[in-house]
Amino acid sequence: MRKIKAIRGMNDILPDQTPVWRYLENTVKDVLARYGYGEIRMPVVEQTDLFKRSIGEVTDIVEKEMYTFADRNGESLTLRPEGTACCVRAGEEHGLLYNQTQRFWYQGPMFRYEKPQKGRYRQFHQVGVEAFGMAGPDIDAELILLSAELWRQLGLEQAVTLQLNSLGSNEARARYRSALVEYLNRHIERLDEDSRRRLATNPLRILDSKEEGTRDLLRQAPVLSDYLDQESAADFEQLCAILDAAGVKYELNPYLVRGLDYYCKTVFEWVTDQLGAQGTVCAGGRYDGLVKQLGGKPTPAVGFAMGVERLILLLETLERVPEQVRQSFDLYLAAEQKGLQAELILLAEQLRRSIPGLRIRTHCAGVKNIAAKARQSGATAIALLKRTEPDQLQASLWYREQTIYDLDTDRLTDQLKQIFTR
RNA sequence: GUGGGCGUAGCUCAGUUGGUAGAGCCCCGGAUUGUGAUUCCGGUGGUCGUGGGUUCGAGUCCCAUCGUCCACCCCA
Repeated sequence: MRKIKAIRGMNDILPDQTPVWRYLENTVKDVLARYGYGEIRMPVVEQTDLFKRSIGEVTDIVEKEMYTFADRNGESLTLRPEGTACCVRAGEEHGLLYNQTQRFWYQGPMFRYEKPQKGRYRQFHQVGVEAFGMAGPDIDAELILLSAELWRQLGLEQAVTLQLNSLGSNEARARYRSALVEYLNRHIERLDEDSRRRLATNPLRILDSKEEGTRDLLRQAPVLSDYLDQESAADFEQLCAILDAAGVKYELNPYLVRGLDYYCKTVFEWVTDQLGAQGTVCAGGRYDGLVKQLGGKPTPAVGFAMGVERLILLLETLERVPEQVRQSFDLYLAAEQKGLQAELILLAEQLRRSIPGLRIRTHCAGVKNIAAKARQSGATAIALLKRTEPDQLQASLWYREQTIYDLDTDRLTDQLKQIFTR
């Protein structure tokens, strides 16, 4: 019989990986708490229209990457390909966005039917941070400062750089868009095949093309910043001033655009050169029009999303995961004779009850290399249990450089209390 | 969706011009050792991704298919 395997692009995260995930998640939670953001949890499935109306009908995500299916009532549902639309829907539905400011964050799996490669999977995880009801560049700055603080906490500040741009208001962007299309149409013979296609679907995307000839052509193209409306330009300047004052470095990248339709004004991206083709580790921007577009009152909003898998890849390749993160228990309690299974379990249980929080793994097997196994486990201390007389148990204890032989179980408990209680 | 690399034991891989499947690690069992160490012996485990074809004979050659990785595309 053919074995059932995981769906392509959807990965199991095994016990040797989960500690790193937890480390990242906890660090994120701590930073977000310090900035006063509240966690929100949304369903993984939404009505298909939510994404069609927010992300944009002609984007790749909506056109060919969504997991869309009919439920038993024939309603079209979709596994969320991103979180912002869901977050807006939830906030709006519960009246949280009406005439007030909100700071939310969420975390969880997203789904896109893409061809998997390094840093890109069909089920992947994002942490999203969104701020509603604030129009000024100060909140844009807060989000960027928050993300910079996170890189500091993770030891990644040297590995990522901030790219910054402003798309301008929707009107300004539309004006620039037609100017760009007009220019590129005049030189269409110099465009590569992909960019010609994008000219019709998503012309701004041509700006970050990797093709040499196209990049060359772009050097003479109209520049986005020349088309900025006055407010966007002023806000952008103010944003840069705040970042300067806070000591956060950035690169102005006039070619930086976003793949989703709802972005306007400030956009930013944290990128790394350590991960191959998928170098964007965190990206976001302002989306002032989205709340209204989804049926709410006009509400300014900014947000960003981080790719959890990419951050973990980055932590691993740069070896920035603290040593103690992988240590999953404090005491390795082993028996060097068979037939001590019950005693071992009971002793471990007794120790757990008398030393709160102590993490114990038990192992009962033949003698062979039990010490090596224990060492490999990274446990702080190792205790080996043996039966000396029919009803007499004795343990040897290793802790750091010292060895204590022939402890009865009471004295073993006392020793462990000394070691592990602070 | 388009390219290219790779599929042999749980893992990392070797396997000569086609001639009956190997190593290391892991795991299990044992010997030695007041022992978080070292050394030694033995054992479990593979329809060589799958299906065809060529051949007396295919892990090896050909075709198809699936999977995987990387890049394009897309994006976090």
